[in-house]
Amino acid sequence: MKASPRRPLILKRRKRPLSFSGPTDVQQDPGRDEADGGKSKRGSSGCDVASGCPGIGGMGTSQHDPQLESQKFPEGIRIANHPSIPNTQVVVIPRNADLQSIIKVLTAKGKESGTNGPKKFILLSSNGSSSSRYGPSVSSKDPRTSETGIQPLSQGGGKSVTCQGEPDLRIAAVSDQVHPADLGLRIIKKEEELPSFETADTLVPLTLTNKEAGTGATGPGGPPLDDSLTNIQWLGKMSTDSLGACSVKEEVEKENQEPPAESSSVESVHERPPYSYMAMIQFAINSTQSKRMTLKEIYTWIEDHFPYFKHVAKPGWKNSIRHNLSLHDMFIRQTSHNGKISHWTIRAEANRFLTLDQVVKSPGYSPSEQAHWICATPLLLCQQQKRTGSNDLLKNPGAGSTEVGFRKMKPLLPRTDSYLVPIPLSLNSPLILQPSTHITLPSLQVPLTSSTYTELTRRRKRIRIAPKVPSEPVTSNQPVNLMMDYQALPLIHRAAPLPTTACDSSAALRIEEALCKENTSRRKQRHVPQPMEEPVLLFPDFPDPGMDSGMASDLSTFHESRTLEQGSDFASTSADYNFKTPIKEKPFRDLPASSTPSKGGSSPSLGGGGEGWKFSLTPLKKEDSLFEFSPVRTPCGSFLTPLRNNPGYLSLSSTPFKDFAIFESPRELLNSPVKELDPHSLSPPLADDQGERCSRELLASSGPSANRSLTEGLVLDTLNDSLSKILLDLSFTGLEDEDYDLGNMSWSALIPELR
DNA sequence: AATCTTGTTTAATGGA
DNA sequence: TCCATTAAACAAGATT
Ligand SMILES: [Mg+2]
Repeated sequence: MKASPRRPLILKRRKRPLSFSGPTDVQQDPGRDEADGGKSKRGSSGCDVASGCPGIGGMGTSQHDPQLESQKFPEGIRIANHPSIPNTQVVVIPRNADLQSIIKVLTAKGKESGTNGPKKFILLSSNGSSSSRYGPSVSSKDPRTSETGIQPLSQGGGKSVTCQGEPDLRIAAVSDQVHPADLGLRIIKKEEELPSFETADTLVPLTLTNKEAGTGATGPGGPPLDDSLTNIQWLGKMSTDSLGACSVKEEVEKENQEPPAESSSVESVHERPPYSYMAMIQFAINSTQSKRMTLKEIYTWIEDHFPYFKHVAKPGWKNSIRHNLSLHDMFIRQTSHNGKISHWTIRAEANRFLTLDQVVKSPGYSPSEQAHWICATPLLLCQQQKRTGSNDLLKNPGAGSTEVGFRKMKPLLPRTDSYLVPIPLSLNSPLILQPSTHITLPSLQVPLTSSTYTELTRRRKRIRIAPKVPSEPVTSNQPVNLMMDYQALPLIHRAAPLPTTACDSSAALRIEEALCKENTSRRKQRHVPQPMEEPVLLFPDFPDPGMDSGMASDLSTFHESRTLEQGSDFASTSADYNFKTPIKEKPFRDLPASSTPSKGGSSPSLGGGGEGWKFSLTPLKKEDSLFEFSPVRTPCGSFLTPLRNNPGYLSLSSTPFKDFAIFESPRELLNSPVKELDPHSLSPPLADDQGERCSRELLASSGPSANRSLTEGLVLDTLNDSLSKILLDLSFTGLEDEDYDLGNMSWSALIPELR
């Protein structure tokens, strides 16, 4: 199954038949890996993880002992009933425990328990340090290392805690849907790897190793699963690499703006930058403080930073820019009150704050160079590799290298694949984790073959993940909310710019929105939510709601909010561009001037000359992914970002859905102190060895004071025999950080049930 | 009024 | 089939 590079990789878990009973490791059948195996080459060495991880093996003990089930797990394992989800238990596992064994036991437990017994287990790693690395961190300044060693509960300062607040546990199901980019290499693998546990006994041997680099060959021996979720390690890895990233960006951005060209751009004038229009537009917009730009400014920014467009490209590129602006709903046009000026902005939920700096380190686009910059962003790189299947970074795919310049480039853009959407579990939430899990397999019993799986995925339809919750979705006391990551739920966020908004009008958001008028002037802009490129959660079962429309209608409600006028003003500035207007016809051999290519008379000259601009340069490699960021991050970004005046940003980031009733958490997020929390600063630089990194990562969203954090966990659903990764957003309302030492706090302290 | 500029759409193309 | 790119038709406000 190769996914098209452009599409977001969705990590899905596939069920695999258990092949072996042997505990041992690794290898799964070769065949299965086809799914993805191809892409990953096996790292021979194994992974960091494996090695890195210390202890996993340790446990052993409990293995299938039925007894374990109850709280019998050895060392430090604690089990508690989930506060609000029926038949679900929260299992806190020591970092070094043998996850496999635990899973095995739990699986057995789940199966044996009757209908009422626990069927689903949320596995959390007990403390560990977590480190996060910022993903693409980027700039030289980079911090990739930064990590927060945040404890699960946020770093409070260390004090003793008493926990009084009630914990609000939210689970974000990142699971499948995680974008590779987000997670970084490792995660990618996870994708498919989830084994299904058919029977307790037969657990699939997990591999502990994950190879990061290895993508590749899936040798027979190679364990495709390396990273299977079962490996607790992943918890760490997943971490925030992604999350942190956001924050980083900000800084960068600023830099960007002013100093136009020089840095990156320069390089090759003749080579077309490897970025897609969408990416360049984002770079441009994000380079400004205000995060908005007029069309003209965008043009000039691009020309300044990528001389290619100024000197080489044919004028049609401008048409393409416009096309992209209109087409992608991530770009929103705001019209000034007077209606005369239109500024393009990036939808808050979708904005990853990408900037050119982040990507480009070294000058020059030459392939080799690319390698460079790729290097700069390790995570991305990795991702890419994976996608490609192997190390082809450098090599150009056989395909046309020639014309390359243009066509070959892969989109670097970030896709917003996933967003965290809070879903209140508490109430009668129906399928909680389902989305993440690939649920709905027709027959639970039957293991899907890979092919089958594929099929399913293919057909998935988009549906609304969570039931719409009426307005009062979350009760205050409701501790748990689920945040799902849906990559693809187009529907959901379709309409609304800021989902959050929709939900409950948080004042802040509203305001922001109010300020801007979406489009007033020039022409029709479809208010209707369009397909978004962003998130989507695919679900197998639902009928496709007629696409957008359905959704749209739902959402429509909120619409208005957006249309407010913004007081804009600004300098759009320089009016003096000289830029070329499309001269309709310029017989000259010069480049056609009109930005709108027109067939007829306009640019006749092109004829022979057409080629003029078509040089083929060196083929670009596929770079694709350089930009992808994790979904998770997004939120972060928002928080971190100094939102100047964007209240909207938070938007929770990411939640695309407008109509989700659930917005509680987002909102909270919003409310949460946006601090300038700089991950770097906050987090103590850990050594960050990846192997170690553990799961908990948190969004730094809350500054020091925050009493919330994101932690990764696993959800073991014995009904489906599925294992999903999830992100837990833990918030302890009522706790003031200052008062507690969250870091030291144990889960049990916060969650009584865990004990 | 002719031209530009900015926007929106639709379609074709080609890579993956 | 999906998606980015390109081309192009059109529309409407802005300029000349
Ligand atoms: Mg748009």
